[in-house]
Amino acid sequence: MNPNSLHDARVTLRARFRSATREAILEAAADLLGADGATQTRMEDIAARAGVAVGTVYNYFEDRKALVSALLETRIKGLLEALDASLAPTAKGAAATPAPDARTAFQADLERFVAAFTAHIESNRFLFAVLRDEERVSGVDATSQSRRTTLGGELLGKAGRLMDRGLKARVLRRDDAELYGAMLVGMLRGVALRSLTRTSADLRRDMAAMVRVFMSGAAR
Amino acid sequence: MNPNSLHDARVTLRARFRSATREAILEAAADLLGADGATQTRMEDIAARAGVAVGTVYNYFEDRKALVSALLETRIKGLLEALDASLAPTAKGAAATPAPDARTAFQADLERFVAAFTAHIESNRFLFAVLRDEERVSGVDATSQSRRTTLGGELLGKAGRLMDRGLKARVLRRDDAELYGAMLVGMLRGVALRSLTRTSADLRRDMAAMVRVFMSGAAR
Amino acid sequence: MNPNSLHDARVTLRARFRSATREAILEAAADLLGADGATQTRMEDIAARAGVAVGTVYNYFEDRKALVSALLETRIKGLLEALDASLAPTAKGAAATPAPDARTAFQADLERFVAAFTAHIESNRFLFAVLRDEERVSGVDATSQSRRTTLGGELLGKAGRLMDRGLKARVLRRDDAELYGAMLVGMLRGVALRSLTRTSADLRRDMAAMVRVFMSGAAR
Amino acid sequence: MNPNSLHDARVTLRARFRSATREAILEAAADLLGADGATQTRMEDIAARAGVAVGTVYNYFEDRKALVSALLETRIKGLLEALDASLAPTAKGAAATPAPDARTAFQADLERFVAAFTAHIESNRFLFAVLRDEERVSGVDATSQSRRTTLGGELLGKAGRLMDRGLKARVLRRDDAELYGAMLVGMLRGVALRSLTRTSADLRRDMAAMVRVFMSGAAR
DNA sequence: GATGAATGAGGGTTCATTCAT
DNA sequence: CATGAATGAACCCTCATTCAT
Repeated sequence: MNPNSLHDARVTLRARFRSATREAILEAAADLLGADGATQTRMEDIAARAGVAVGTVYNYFEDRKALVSALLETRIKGLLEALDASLAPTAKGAAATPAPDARTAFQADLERFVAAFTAHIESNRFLFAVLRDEERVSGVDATSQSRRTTLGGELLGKAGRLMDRGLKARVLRRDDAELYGAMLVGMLRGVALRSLTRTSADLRRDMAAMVRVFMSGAAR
Repeated sequence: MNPNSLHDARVTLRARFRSATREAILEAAADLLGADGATQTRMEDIAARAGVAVGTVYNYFEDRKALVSALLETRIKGLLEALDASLAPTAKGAAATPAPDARTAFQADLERFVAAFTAHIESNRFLFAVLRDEERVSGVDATSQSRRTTLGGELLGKAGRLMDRGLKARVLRRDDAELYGAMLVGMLRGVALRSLTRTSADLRRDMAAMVRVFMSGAAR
Repeated sequence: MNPNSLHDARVTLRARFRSATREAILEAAADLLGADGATQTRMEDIAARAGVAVGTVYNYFEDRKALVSALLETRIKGLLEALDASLAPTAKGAAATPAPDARTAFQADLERFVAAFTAHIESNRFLFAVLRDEERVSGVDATSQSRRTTLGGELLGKAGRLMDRGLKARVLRRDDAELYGAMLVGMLRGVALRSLTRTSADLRRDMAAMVRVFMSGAAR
Repeated sequence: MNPNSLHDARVTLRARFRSATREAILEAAADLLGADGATQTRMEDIAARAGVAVGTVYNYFEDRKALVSALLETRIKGLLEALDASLAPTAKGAAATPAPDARTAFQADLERFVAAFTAHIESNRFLFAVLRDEERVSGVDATSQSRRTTLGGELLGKAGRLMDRGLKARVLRRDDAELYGAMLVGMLRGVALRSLTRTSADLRRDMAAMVRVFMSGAAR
């Protein structure tokens, strides 16, 4: 429309391309790190799989550590946001249903939480490796040792919030409440990892079963 | 008193010394691999901590892989044997008690299993790292890809045998029986790892709580 | 007014612009090479300081070596021309003054020489670095090893010509005449470098003092 | 003589060998840095010329910077110590000679200073490159920016001390006394560098001539 | 058998140069 | 012509492994 449009278009195109290349590199890194483990994956391999030269990787990421950090950050951020979303109060849904009893409501929350975890983990086989290797996710800067969080730690936090809700609704037993989070995360991981070795496994069915067991064990 | 006895003694002494050096190296490797992770630990560091020269390490272990394998093998073997022992039918004990009902008996088995796991993990912080990094345990040769087992896989097997017992005794629900093993191992790991971050954690109490939850959830 | 004039004007404008860009790049290179040294200065840095893209630098200079050569050539050429000018017989000046004796005349020549050097070196801090690093100035092609001259070599030549004049005028001692040039250049450099470290230094006064010492030492 | 003698001998041998290897590396570095300049010399080249593998270089020097620093430090230290020694008061010599007049005494000091410089520079062609490139010599740690000294700076200091002596003995003119050091160092360098290009040059004779000129110019 | 200096393949990183837009 | 992302050769450095003492 204006004289700048051409320029804008160019900028946008370039920006998109930059973004695409960056994603391609992250994708390649995710694939290789997931498959071979962090130690066995060379920068050159990542570059090759991304279809770029080594130097290009360094145009997008300061160094190896920065690349791995960025990868973990985006992927984990995605998972954590999905979990947060699954925990968000669904006002309309609550209004639509005729006041379900507390236990049913909590189990619904739990199922959404588990479903969110499952969905993300399925589409990011790379995160399995993270769950396995538990690399560090730096919240801010790589140099500052403070405020370092692990994926496991974050998961525990989210699960803890879910458990708190169950406690307040008097659905969960108060006895060992603060352990429930750790148990849930452990079970999630255990069942998810199991599906890695069994090709025939039905992760969704297994997760449902897990929820049943957890509810029977933890609910009043 | 005869020439042979002297020789034997010498041999024995030497053998003991060899054995001691070997153990020192394994111990050093366990400490460092546990603390810094497998990737960050150099052969020289292991040698230094063991109080020997690098070359000496190579007198006892073919190469780095052999050392790590040996370490995993001994440590994991110890854990697995302890778990097996906890699963062994205790005929006398059964006779001593006035015919406990099946559920009580299974819970006792489960508690012994969990206790065995807990005891081992407590005295081998290194195994935490294995649970974390899940390195491969090569049954035979490092090059042969066949017969590779992971600690997780072995644990699943043991847990599965325990669950089978519960099933046969009609204590566990049949529904999702084959998942129980994965859940138990997951919970074990979750609760154990949690105690790593909380200095005030009482692992034993937490494990007891976990057993309660599991029994409520998985038992009929 | 005819088609050509317009064309000529355009060409001239373009030529000027080209020239300006070229100068900007040389200027940027001079600044950075002078400050950080040749090794630490990247092509990208030079481009950035010149306000152009890297590729543009390569539109004006074949490669890095060509850029540095061109820079040295222009800057050194300027200095050498100034020195030559200072050595040119100033007919009018000679006529104006009432026939000074030979020694006074030579000292005047020397002072002009030193002043020319000082002026140039003051406005081209970059040349300090050249005096320091003594990079090669290739007269023609970088590959041909023949006809390579250094700034130092050129300076020696000019100084030698000045000394020759002093000799012919019987102002200088004949003994070590061919050394005088080297000594003068050495002293020039020594005094100039000294002023780099002392912020309060008065280069002009120091140079005058140097001339006095040189005259006392080298003159009959 | 004692049980330790064997052990001591071994240690000494090893220590000597270590020392020899270290020196070989420094020697190789000196040769190559002197010939090709610091930038063009690769660690691999230095190692090759020293007759060792790259890794070996890193067994003796932390990294490239440390190697260059060590080289400069030893070589420059040698030169500076020689200069200091040439400045040391020669009590006996003074007593032996029949009270020379002050000027003769100072000229003798100056000649010793120049001779010390010349001798060192002749046997360490590498130092020419340092005089040329003026790399930094770190007095203590490479990270601390404070207390960095250059070869030029150190030379100025030594020369200054010599000039002070001449001033106190009332041999030198007071006028521009503090410049004399810079001039002397400049002349030294100028004459030394000149001898690099002229194969037929007689450095010793040139230096003597330089002393004459300096004395005539700077003395009262 | 112990020692630890020497080895060198291999990986991370830089940066002059190219070329499609 | 300007642009600047892509390229990849080349360099610094690490560390598992060897072997002379």
